[in-house]
Amino acid sequence: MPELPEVETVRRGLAPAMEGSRLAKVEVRDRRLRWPLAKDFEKRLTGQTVEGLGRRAKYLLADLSSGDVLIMHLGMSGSFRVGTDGRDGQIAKYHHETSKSAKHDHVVFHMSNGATVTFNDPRRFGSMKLVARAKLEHEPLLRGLGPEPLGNEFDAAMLARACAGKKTSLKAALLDQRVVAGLGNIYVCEALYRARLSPKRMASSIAVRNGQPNARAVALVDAIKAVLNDAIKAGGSSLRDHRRADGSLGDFQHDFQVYDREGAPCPSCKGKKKTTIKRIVQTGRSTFYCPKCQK
DNA sequence: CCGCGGGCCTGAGAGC
DNA sequence: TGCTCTCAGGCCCGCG
Repeated sequence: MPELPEVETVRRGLAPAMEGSRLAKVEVRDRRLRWPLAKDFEKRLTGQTVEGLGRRAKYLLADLSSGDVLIMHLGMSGSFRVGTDGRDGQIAKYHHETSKSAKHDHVVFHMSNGATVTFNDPRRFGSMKLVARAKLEHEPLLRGLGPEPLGNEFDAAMLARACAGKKTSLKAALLDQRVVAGLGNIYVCEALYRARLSPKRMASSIAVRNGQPNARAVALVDAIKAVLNDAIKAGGSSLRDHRRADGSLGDFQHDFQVYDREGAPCPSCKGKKKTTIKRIVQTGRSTFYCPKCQK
């Protein structure tokens, strides 16, 4: 599921259930996530208050009263669900879905406010890791990440600088979390379409010239911010796995202009000869784009 | 250091 | 209906 808008949607859904509440009980049903959960995982979490639930790129970061930070990643198929201990609560509403997926419920947080927060991940590419807050800046998972695309510091000059000298396509550069952190295949395709830039263009072609970012870099940054904000407003994109914390679907997949639309007419090509969306493979990933609009 | 391809997993959907 | 094959939103690692 999860790129930045989906993770942010999950964060907003989980925050009311977790922030300010204690982890009364931590239940691990399967330790085999991306990396096996540490042996002291439950012990280190139990009794701690979640002081805040944040996000960095595609990672959720729960700040704990112990001074630890719980780092969580949804991988490809991870989701969280908020329910209520002892009663059906919101789960009953989505009973047919929850009963089907229950076998991949790997971790359950029982909060002191009565909420349960359940991590489900069929493919187990997701991960959880506890690190001391004081050591967070040295954490390998986070250390190499580029700027937050929705932050003020992420602008055309910064993107242009990061792309300068890159010996790869613009598509691959935007998927590189060191260049900008949080984009995945969907939003890279959609942002390039909005910016009318070809995914095949060399990344370095949006670089700084004479100390100024070129117009392409400006358009691309605008497009990235806009598509991410639109997607967050829609609760993310649900193709297969993404669910909001209350079990409901995101809506942004209905607003895709190019992603997963191979053969469909390009939404901006006007006139009798509508170009169709093309699918190509770049560095092993599908790219969807309009060869006429995107140069 | 960089860029690329393989691998990790399960499930959904297509084709036969 | 069921089998087999391909593909999927991510990221780490080893290779050249």
